[in-house]
Parts: sequence; C-alpha cells; structure tokens
Amino acid sequence: MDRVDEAIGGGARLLARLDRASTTQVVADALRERILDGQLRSGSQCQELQLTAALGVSRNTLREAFQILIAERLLVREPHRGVFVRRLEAADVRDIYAVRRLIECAALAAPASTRGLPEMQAAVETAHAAAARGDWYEVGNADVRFHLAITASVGSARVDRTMRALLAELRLAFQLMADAHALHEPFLGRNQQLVEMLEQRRPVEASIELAGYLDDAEQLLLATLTPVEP
Amino acid sequence: MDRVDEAIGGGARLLARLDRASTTQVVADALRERILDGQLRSGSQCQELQLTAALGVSRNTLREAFQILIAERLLVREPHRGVFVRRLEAADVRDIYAVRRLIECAALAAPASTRGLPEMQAAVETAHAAAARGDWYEVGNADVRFHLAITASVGSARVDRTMRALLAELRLAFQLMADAHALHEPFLGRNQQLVEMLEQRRPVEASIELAGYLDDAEQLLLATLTPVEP
DNA sequence: GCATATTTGTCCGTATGTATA
DNA sequence: CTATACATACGGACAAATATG
Repeated sequence: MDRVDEAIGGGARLLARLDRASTTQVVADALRERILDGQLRSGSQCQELQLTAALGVSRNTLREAFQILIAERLLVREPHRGVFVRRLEAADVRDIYAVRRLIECAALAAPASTRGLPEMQAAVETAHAAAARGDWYEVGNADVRFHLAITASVGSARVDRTMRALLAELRLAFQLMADAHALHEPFLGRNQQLVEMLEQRRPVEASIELAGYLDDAEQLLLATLTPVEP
Repeated sequence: MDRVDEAIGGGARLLARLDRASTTQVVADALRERILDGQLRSGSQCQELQLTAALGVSRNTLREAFQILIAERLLVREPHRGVFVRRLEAADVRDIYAVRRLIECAALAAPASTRGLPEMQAAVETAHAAAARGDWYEVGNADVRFHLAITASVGSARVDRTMRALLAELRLAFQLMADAHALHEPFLGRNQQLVEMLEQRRPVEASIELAGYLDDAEQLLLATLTPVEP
C-alpha cells in the first residue's frame, strides 16, 4: 500500500461512469494533463503497476492510453524497458521552432490573419494580468492561446491540431527551465506589438517580426536547455 | 471457419518472431499497408474477432494497434459500434489541400527547395515510366515521393511526418475514385514543369504554379468524390 | 416493440522474455 | 550469474451497448 507516486490518482477513482468518454480516453486525458502541468516530470518512467493502482484501471486500458500519448509524442516507449515522459533534445527544440516559423509566419502573412485579432488581443490582456500577479504558468497558457489564434486564422482543423500538438510538446522543454519568468517575460511586449501591427493592417511586417521573435525564443530556450544533463 | 475477410491474414502467421518490433507495431504496420493499398476499403468495419483470428494475435494487442492507426486518422472509432476504415468527407479533402498549400508552397518558395531536386527528378521519371505501362498505382506512389521531396527540403522531421500522414490520409480519397488514371494524368506534366522551374532557379514562380496545381487537384478530387453516397 | 445474439469495453490471471541490481 | 522486477502477450470472463430477427 505504500505505493509510489501519489501525485497521480488522488485516492478517488477517476471514472465518473458518465459513459460519454471511454476509460481509455479518460486515462489518456488525465495523464496528458499531469504531463503538461509538470506533475509527471520529463524523463520519469510511467510504470504500469503503479499507474494502474493509482488510476484504478487495468493494464490493458492503461496500455491503450499509452499508445495515444506516444502518438502525441508526449510519451516514448523503450522496448522492454518501459514508457517514459518524453525528454526534448536540443534537436527537437530546433525542429519545433522550424515548423512554427513555417506555419505561423505563413498564417500571419496572409490577409485572413486579422480574423484572429480578437482572440490574440484577449490572450495579450490575460498574459499581462497574469504576469502582474506573478502567475507565469498562466502566462504560458495565454501565450499558447495567442499563437493558436494566429494559426486558427488559416481555418484548418489539421493546422489547429498540429499546432496544438507542437505547443504541447514544447511544454516538455519549458518544464526543464527553472523559472518560466525568464522565458515568457521578453515576449509579453512583442505579442502586444504583433497585435498592433495587425491592427494597422501590416500583416507582412508582422510576419517578419514574428520570424525574428521565434528565432529569439528558440535561442533563449536552447541556452537554458543545454546546461541540463541527462 | 467460413469466416469473412480472408483478404487479411493470408493463412500464415504474421509474426516471424524476429522480436525487433513489437507485435502491436507489426499489426499496425500490416493493417496500415492493407488500408493504403485498398485491401481494407474505406468505410469497412474492422471487427476484432475477425482480425484477431486472421492475424493470430490477441484482442488486447489488436486494440493497441487500433489506437496507433486511429491516431494516424486512418481508422475511426464509433463508441460501442466498432472501428472503421476512415471515410474522407469533402471537408476533409478541402482541409488537407489547405494544409498542403501552406506547407508545400512555403517549402518550395524557400531557396533551400533546390535541395530536393534530385529526388523530385527521380520521382518524375519513375512516374512517367509507370504511366507508360499503365501502372497508375505506382504513378500515385511516385507522386507522393515527389511531394515529399519538396517538403523534405525544409529539413524538418516533423514536417516530413506531417506530410507523410497527410498524403496517407489522402489515399483514402483516391481509392473512392474509379480510375486513378484521370486523377494523376493531368499532373505528370506539371510535376515535370515544377522541376524545370526549380532547375532554372525560379522557386517563387514554382511556388505560385504549385498553388494553382493544388487548387486544380483539389477540385478534380472533389468533383469525383461528391457523387459518392454513404 | 421485444427478445436474442453479437460485439465492444474492461477487467483479471498467467506465462514468457528482457533488462537490471 | 543469479535473482528480481518489469514489460510483453495471450486467453478467458462478464457487463453493457448495439445489432438482429
């Protein structure tokens, strides 16, 4: 009974037996949430016995949930060793920012990008308010919403899904940093600036600014990432 | 023993017991292949008992493989009804082409796009040869390689994976067409034309040409898709 | 509309093989 | 090298939902 990892489970059974979502889906959602908010830390192992005990589900169900999160690249399987919360390498960070530059800049340069303005403005305000009270986790959430608003202007469900998955992956890297403050603070003002450029109907300039913005964010993240050892 | 769907399985056991890939992965690969080459037709149900019998694996293993292919959007689950080979709607086709325009055109417009030239040239030659002998399935394969070569110039593993998944999804729509000939024939020459534009170092013009190309392909596919009913 | 058969969703027990202390 | 812990994979069971006659 002195089982490990009581961060998971919280004692109560997860299944409200609402029977709208399958147990597998509920488990995948629960695990995803705990990965993204850092309760399950990058690199830590997800042992089947511990998690089945903590979540109150069978190994089969858990393993199906694992497959979902492995496909989302939040977990990795090492054959016959187990399933682990993914650790982002520097190469991953570079790759993710390459995709972000491609998609976000193309989305922002298009005339339709102004469609995302209301949501972008709202995200900037939320971020400022959260920063004022020192809630940098919420600043991170607002930043994600800001960039999703940019790509939402493309109007493609697949672009939305891809960006959502990409930004979720990126959170794995954020968690390796000591303070979210240093990461997000420089970009509060620049988000605001992008909004203004779009309000003034200068989408192409905004796109160019965003490219440099993403370059800087990538460098900042890489700089704080590399000193971390396995 | 007069079980259905002997297209799958072929009598022999799939597992060579090489134990380099997991059974789940082998099953997922086998199902993916049969979906993409049309043996498992769009809209058809994947019954657990039939497939476990045909593949010689347990239900648990099969269900894990299902999750992989559901994540790839080649299968869809209808709760308490079963798992089906995905049917593409017109909206899906439009969405896929929107993403293709975004990614492929951005990739082609970049100076680095010439890096994909050798692979693009090879794909064009393969396609011509296959068309000459009426092998339109292989023409389709070569066309996929052609477009993957375009996006490979970005040098991003994630862009590659996204494009691969996208083109796999599109095959679900191709299969709904009677003749692959009508779909691919118009684009043999245009692929060749794109290669020439790139050889002449005119990537931006090539990108614009590709945008129109993808528009036309989308319209052609939609036209032959809509008359099909549930 | 109802009773029945089928199929999915989920759990459990267990055997085997692999990695690690 | 042995022992242990764990992942992998199988089969059986049963309830619940769905399809069928």
